Amino acid sequence: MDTASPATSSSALVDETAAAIRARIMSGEIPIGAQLRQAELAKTLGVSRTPVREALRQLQTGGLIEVVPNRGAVVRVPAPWEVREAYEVRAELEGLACVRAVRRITRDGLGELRATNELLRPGDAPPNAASHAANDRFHTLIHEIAGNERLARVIREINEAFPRNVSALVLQEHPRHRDDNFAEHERILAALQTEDPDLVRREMQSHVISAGEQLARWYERRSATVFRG
Amino acid sequence: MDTASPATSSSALVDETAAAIRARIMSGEIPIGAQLRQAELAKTLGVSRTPVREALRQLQTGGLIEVVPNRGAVVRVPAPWEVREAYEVRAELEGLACVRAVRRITRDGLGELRATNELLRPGDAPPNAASHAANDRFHTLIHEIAGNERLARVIREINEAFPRNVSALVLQEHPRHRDDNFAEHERILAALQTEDPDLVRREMQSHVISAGEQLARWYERRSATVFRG
DNA sequence: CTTCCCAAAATTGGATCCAAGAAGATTTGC
DNA sequence: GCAAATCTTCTTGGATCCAATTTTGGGAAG
Repeated sequence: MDTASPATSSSALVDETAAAIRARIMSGEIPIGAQLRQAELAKTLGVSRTPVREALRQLQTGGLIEVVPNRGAVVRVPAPWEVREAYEVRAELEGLACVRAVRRITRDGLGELRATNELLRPGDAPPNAASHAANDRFHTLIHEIAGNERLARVIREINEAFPRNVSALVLQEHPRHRDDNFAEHERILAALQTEDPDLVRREMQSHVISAGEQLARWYERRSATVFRG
Repeated sequence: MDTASPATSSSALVDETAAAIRARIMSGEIPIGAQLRQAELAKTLGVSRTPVREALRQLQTGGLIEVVPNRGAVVRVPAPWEVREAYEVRAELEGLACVRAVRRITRDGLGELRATNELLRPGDAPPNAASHAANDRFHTLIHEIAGNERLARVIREINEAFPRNVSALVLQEHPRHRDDNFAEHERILAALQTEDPDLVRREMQSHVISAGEQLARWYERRSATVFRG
């Protein structure tokens, strides 16, 4: 899609390696706090240590992993307050995206948003990979409509800074969270239709804050249980 | 200052190398659009190509340079619309920082802000390195008062994404810009004293937008003259 | 004179090598 | 028997090596 996009392409192998490692962290295959040994990753991914090292450097810049000088890389263990900080920022940015989207959205765009959220309607089927993708899609659609690449990029970077993101968790934990998520999306859709920028902003902000709060609570529970097995 | 900060320390050499390259780009010693040859950088900085490559990878992730697969790295040439996009995002974030700062600022903090801006008062002396530092300090002080590390980090990343930033330019171009910059800071200080969050937010947002507009215009003029210069 | 093609030089990218540092095990001293 | 020091092993970090791709310069053909 992007012809003149500011996306820096870099080397194919390094990017693939970074994406592979990130995917394994995001999926939980590599757990939070785990050590990332370069030789092991290189062997698993079928490359040498060089691209692995550069990939780790990329992930480190994004904040997903932490590299201590002579002791290697570990998957970062975010503190709940870090999640709340990040999601306060994200809420502000998603709010801005909504304000921009109100001015730019078309009938087709609104329809696509509605269709996407229908995939999240509770009761149909248990959450699966498709619903996670739909949840992501709902937000990225708004970012596309907002038409500010930097804005979309910053939000994506915040989302990718934590080894578990909202889409992967909120839909699985409590069924209640799933219902809330759907309902909040519906409120955003309704607000978009009123074309009231402030209303859309508030709806989106409260949605993001509550999602972030759930993610922060998940980390709190995790840190409480990780010591007793 | 940061003891438990989420700053990933990484390797010393690579970080120093990245900082050195970034400094040379920011200062203009390495011009916009210039090729960055690994061997040359390695020789200049007195290290081997390995840390240079990892440093370039870091800078690439930040968006300051662009790496095309088998053709090396160049200092990115930002389009004016990219600057405007980024500064719309930055304005929103600096606005959020102000809203948070209003609730948290102390008498001492306000005094430090005032003192910092006094260094920018026009008429005293021509802009120098100290005034650039003071301009940066005025904003980072607010970020510190705001007390959200992620917020400060995202703003810093946006600021470092362009090979020329506002502090380095606005103070040097037109004397009028310098006056405006000082006056806008004074308005922000006054707004902070009123403790009206919305007012402070508006003042800061319009300040950042106008600064970004000046930066964008600088890039426009640059792209207009680069072909006949 | 321009354009296309081919070859040589230069540069990047991946792999390997070696040193330096840290963690862990073993041994030694008390 | 316990603690401290040392030695071994493992892992990272930097340097070097080699292959692959790009670029550039020269030459030949149109």
